[in-house]
This record gives sequence, C-alpha cells and structure tokens, in this order.
Amino acid sequence: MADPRAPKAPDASRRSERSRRAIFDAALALVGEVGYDKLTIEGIASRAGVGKQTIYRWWPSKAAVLLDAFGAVVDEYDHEGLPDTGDLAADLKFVLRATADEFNDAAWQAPYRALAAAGVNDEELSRTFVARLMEPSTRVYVDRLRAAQETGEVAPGVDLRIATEMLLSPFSQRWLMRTGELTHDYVDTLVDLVLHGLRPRG
Amino acid sequence: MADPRAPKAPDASRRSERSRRAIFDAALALVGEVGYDKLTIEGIASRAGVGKQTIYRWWPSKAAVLLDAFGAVVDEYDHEGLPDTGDLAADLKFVLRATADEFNDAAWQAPYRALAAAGVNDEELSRTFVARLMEPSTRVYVDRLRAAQETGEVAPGVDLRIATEMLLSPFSQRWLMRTGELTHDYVDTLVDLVLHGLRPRG
Amino acid sequence: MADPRAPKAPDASRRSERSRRAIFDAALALVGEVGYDKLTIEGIASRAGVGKQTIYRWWPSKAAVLLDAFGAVVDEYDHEGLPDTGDLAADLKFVLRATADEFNDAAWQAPYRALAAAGVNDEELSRTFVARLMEPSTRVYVDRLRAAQETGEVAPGVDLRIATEMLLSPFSQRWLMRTGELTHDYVDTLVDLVLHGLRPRG
Amino acid sequence: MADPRAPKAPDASRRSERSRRAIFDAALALVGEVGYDKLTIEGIASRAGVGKQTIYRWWPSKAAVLLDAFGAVVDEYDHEGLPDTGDLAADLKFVLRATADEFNDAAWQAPYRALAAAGVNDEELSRTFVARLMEPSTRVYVDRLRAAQETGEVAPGVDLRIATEMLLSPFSQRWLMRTGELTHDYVDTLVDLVLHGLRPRG
DNA sequence: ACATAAACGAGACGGTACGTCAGGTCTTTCA
DNA sequence: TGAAAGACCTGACGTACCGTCTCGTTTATGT
Repeated sequence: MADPRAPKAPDASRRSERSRRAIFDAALALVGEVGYDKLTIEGIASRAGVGKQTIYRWWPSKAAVLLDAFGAVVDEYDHEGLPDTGDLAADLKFVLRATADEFNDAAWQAPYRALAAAGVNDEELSRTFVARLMEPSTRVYVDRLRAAQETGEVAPGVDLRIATEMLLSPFSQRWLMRTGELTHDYVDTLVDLVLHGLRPRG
Repeated sequence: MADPRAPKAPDASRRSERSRRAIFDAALALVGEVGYDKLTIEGIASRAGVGKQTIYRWWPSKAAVLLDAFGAVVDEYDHEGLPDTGDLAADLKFVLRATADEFNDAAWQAPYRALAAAGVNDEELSRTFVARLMEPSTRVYVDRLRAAQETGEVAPGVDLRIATEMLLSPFSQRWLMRTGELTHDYVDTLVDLVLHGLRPRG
Repeated sequence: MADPRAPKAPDASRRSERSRRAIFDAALALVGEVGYDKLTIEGIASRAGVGKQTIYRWWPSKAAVLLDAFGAVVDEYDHEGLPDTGDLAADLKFVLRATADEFNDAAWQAPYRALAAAGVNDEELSRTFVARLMEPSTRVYVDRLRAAQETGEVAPGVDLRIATEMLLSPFSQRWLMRTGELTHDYVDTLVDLVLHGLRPRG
Repeated sequence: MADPRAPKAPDASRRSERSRRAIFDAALALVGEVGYDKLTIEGIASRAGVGKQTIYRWWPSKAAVLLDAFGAVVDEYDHEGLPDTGDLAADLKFVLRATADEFNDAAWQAPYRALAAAGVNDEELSRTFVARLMEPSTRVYVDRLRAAQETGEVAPGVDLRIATEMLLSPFSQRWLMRTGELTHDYVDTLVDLVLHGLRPRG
C-alpha cells in the first residue's frame, strides 16, 4: 500500500546501471580534483554525461552520491577478520600499519575526508557514514580483542568498545586534523601503550 | 619590507572595533540558528548591519570569520592548568567531566563542529584551528601528565603526546562522529583504562 | 557551420514566451519610473518575476533589453508609407505634427531617450538602434520625397537622404537636447523652410 | 546671507588649484581611455592623486566634472564670429568644414559624446551643456545669417534660429548617431540645400 | 513485435549567494 | 582647516549552482 502523498517512486528495476557507474566514477574523480566544497551536482552530471535529474532522482544530496560511490569501492575489498597468530600486539600492528598506508594514499583521502567532514555537520549522514564505512572496520578489532580476552591476554571486564576507541580514535584524529604523521613507529607505540592498559593487572 | 605583489593591505589601525564585534556576534548566532552550510557571508553582513566588503576586507572565508569569532569567545576563558591534587585519575576525571558537559552544550556544538568539519577539508584552516583552539586545551593535559611522570605515577619513557591522544581522541571522536554519548561514566572508564596503560610496569 | 569558439548557444526553441513578455513589460515600466541610469537588471528581473540569469541568457546588456522591449512596442504599429494627397507640404505637416505629439508623450520619452543616449556611447548599439527604430521611420519620408520629385514638386538631383535629414534632424535634436518645444507651429515653419529649399529653381 | 540648511559651504577661496587641474586632466584622459560608462569618480581621484572627497566637495556628479573639464578646454579657444567675406555659402562651408574636422578628431569625440549622452537623460545637465558648449557656437551662425539677411542674401522674415538648426542639426545628428560621415562634400551639399531654402523667393 | 510508460540527456527556469566594484559618507592624519 | 587617504554601508554587477520543470529520445518490458 503505497503512500499516495509520496511525490514519486522511481522504478529501481528500470534504473540505468551505466549511468550509476558513470556518476560514481565522475564523483570520485572530481572530489579528488577539486575537493568537496567545489564538487557540484552539475559538475558530476556533466562529467558523467548524465542529466541532472538522473542524479536528483536517486540521491538526495551530493554527500549521498559520494557516500554510495565510495561505499561501492570499499565493498570490493574483502572484510575478513584480523589475523590471529596468538600474538595480539603483532596482529594489531600488522593491520594498523597497512591501514596507515591506506590513509596516506591520496586516492582515499579526498572522498573519506569529505564524507567525514560532511557527517560532522549532518547527523543523518554521519549515522550512515559510521554504519556503512566505519563500523565494519571497527568490528573486526572488537572481535580480535574479544578473542584475546578469552585467552587471557586482555583483562576480563574491559569494555572492548572503549578499548577499540583508544586504539583507533587517536589514529583517525591524527589523520583528520593533521596533528601528526601516521608512521609505522607511531602505530607501534600506540599499540604497545594501549595493550599495556588492557593487560590483566597484578 | 612589504611584498609589492600584495593586492592591498587594509590599514588595521583604522579598523572599526564595533563592526568586528557585530560580525562575531552575528556569525555565532547564525551558525547556531541555521547551521554551517546555510551560514552565508551575506547573512552575517546583514545581521551585523555591516557591508559585505567589510567582511571580505578582513577575512578570506566564512570559516575564517567563524574561527576568529569562536576564538574570541574561547579566549575569554582562563586557561589555567589542570588541578593537581596528587590524585591523577581524580584530576583527569574532574576536568574531562566538565569538558563533556561543555561539549553537550548546544551553544558550543555548532561553531566547534563547523570548524572541525571545515578543517578536515582545508589544510590551512585545520592548522589554525588546531593551533588556536585545540592545542591550548591539549597542552594542559600533557603538562599534568608530565607532573605525574615526575612523581612516578606515570611510567618514565611514555610518550606523553601519544598518551594524551589516547585520552582525548576517543572523547572527541565520539562527539564528532556521534558514535556514543559523552557521559560521566564514559569519561571515568576511559580515564581508568588509559591510566592503567601508563602505570609503571611491575 | 557553428562557431566552435562560441561559449554557449541557448536553445531558442525552448524559450519561455511568458518570461520574455514579462521582461519587456518590466523594463518599459521601470525605465519610465526611475529613468535609465537607475534601471538595473536586478530590478527588471525582480519586477518581472524572473531569474537574473534568464535575462543574461538572452541579452548582453540592459540597453539591449530595452531596445528589444521598445522595438516590440514599435513593431505593433503599422508602418504604412506617408499619405500622398498630392500636396507635399500638407502631407509632411500632417505626419510630423502627429510625430511631435508622440514625442511629447511621456511613455515614449523615457525608453527612446535612454536608447538614443546609450547609442551615443556605444557604436554597436547605435547601429542597431538606428536600423531598428530610426531607419524605418526615415525611409517613408525619403519615399514620399521621391514621389514628389517625380511629380516635379521637388527639384531633380536633390539628395533625398540629406533633404530628409534637414527635415527630421532639427526636429529630433530639439527634442533630445531640449533646445525648444515641438509645437505644431514649429513643425509647419520647418516644413515650409525645408520645402522652399527643395523646390525647383528658376 | 547663507542658507543655514545648506549642509556645508566649502570655502572656494581656499580651493586647491593644483587639485582642480589634476582632476580635469585625469577626467579627460580617462574618458578617452575607457569611455564614459567606465569612467569612475574613484578612477579620476586615483589618477589625479586626490581624495574622493575633494571631488565630491566641488562637483555633484561625474558628468559635472567632465563638463567643467571639457568646458575649460573649450574656453581656451577664441570664439570670434564667423568670417564675413560677403559670400555666405563660402563662409559657412569654410567654418563647417573645419568643424567637421574637429568632430572627426578622437580627442574631442569622447568627452563631447559623453556629455551629449548624459544630457539626453538629465534635463539639468542638458541645459548646462547646451548653454555652456552648444549655444556659443550656434550663436555665431545666427549672427552671420542675420548679417546676410540685412544684405538681402537671406529672405526677410525667415526664423534664423530654425534656419541655423537646419544647418547644424543634420550635422550633429549624423555624428551622434553615426548615420553618416562628416565629409567636406557632405558639408557643401548641406549648405547649398539649406541656403537655397533661405533665399528670397520669386 | 510492438505499444507504452518510465528513465534518460538536455537544459531553461526562478532563485540564492558568490566575490567584486563603485557610489557617496564619514573619520583620521597630515601639512 | 583643506586635503590625502581610506574604512565604512550600500547596492548592483555578472557568474555559478541550486533543485524543479519540461522537452524529445531511448530502452525494456509485458501483453
């Protein structure tokens, strides 16, 4: 029973896949070239060889377009859990070093920064951004820490969500606010310091 | 030795203090009312009873106006160091609880969020933002931790800058990305977890 | 064969007739109310209930708008030739008296003056102004004088273009520069004096 | 007895002659370089090395400045009457040919055109323009024609003001509206045609 | 296979804000 | 105290995009 007040419900089954792809490509290319503030719907449409209405039909804002576009890229990566060699510190350092390298890659910077920034001012967008892009990566750390908690490497009773934040937030914050470099040394120091705090006491 | 290529250097000594104040008030009021994206230079000028050119003469962007405006407010606070009762955990919890309350205050939210977001996409702005608004607050934590290190509460050799990040970044990140509430309980748990990691090993 | 350097060619077939009309009406009304110098594109757009871009899309300047607007009004008049009763003097006086009355009408004054003035400083505009508004009225005089030349009322060999100027220029000049009134008496005297000069000699 | 409502009465005796000259020079130079529409008070002030207020103190508009500036130049010419060799046609042709050459000189064009155009839309300005610049040149023609009327070359009873208009208006109009060239041939034809009309009848 | 309805490309439209320019007023500083 | 310098408020400029709204033109079933 459709809401008769609804303005229009475009028929998703007839949607042009070609246009969708072209819009994603254009959006990602443009945000890298001109930055988020100068990214425009008209620019995306023109670069994609698409009518403006085709964008407005399927997305409510340029942030939503970019989120979908970036999400499509991210989804192509496998999201296996973290490795579990039995050495928690080594496992965390290994993955975080790889993540640091990723964040230092220019192709990721522009869209990720843009979306993070847009989310800061737009509550709904930030919820989607967190759920779609941040939560999946966060969860694997929580899972690995839980495994470590079960083997006694991490003290029982520690709030793993907060523990993960202690690990990932300094990392993200440094990058977002440019308060420091994301080097492998930094990652190692951070992991050691955090794990020390999580270790069973006494 | 002035740069002869400089387009024009307005004479700061003739600047109207009345206009400057009115612009700050208008900017802060408007960013709270309509949000950063709908904040416009024209809107600020009109609300402040000021010509647009008076804004363009002294600031390069709306972000710069807002940064100055918010900075002026922040500067009115005393920036004493953290209390030092000898109990590091208690001191940190006391101050962080107060900060949490501050961040939950709507009047602070709008401009701070706006500037953080703008900084994410604008390197130069982010440097100013960090130096002007974040660094002063961060430094007092570093100082308090150094004092604690000297009394042996904190292990020698710990990188205090990173330690401070472990404390403040999860806090900021939660707030910026809305991944959780800033409650007193959260603050207490975070402080305990972090301090445990900093404690001398034994 | 389109000029590829041309910036953009708006599609005239999609043009809104309603907007075009509204712009003409607004331009003519405003030039009468506030005068040419205080006539603004923004004012026209606002009065016409039209976006500024809709004006800039189709006209290069406010003078061009006004020229089209006034031209559209003028085109509604029939441009029959002058009457030919066989009495040249009477025919000229009859038409020139009517023209004098027209020029003394406030509704004609504002746009005509404005365009004449704009043309003085803008060569291209003046060419259009002359071709579109002045030439058609001038031609009918030349034609009538030619007929008179064939009947012998006007001396053969007289340059009819210059003869027409002798008749019309004093008239226009008086009005433009406000050096005198355009009365029926003035018209009669002028016609008599000019025709005397054109009469066959001997 | 000064009008106490008058906002301010600058003391003309203290006026800086140096500034006045510089303003005239700047105005005439600029109107030639950029045209009347792009001539600005700020531009004149800056070029003249003068404060804007110094212009506003002494003139009400840029047209007034230009009128004074051009008038000062014109006043340096002697305004003797027309020559009177006894041959009216020859005398008129001689002077009108010289005038045609003058009007074809670029240095005269810009300010004269500008003032004529400004006068079309501004009644008060046009009165001053006519009285200051046009009337003196016109009067010498009227005087010469009166002399001719007394010798019988021109029919008694002819309105000399209108006769002069028949001679000068076609000339000015051609130039203002660019409807034709001001050649010596043109001048000769015009003079002959007009004089024929003025000749005693019978 | 073909009718038909939707999505599509294109882009004109009424708007808002941009950043710039100049107008005319006012104040400060200097000679 | 007149003049230079220039900051100020005002308001129009011409441009860029916004989001909405037609226009024909594909395209993709569904009978």
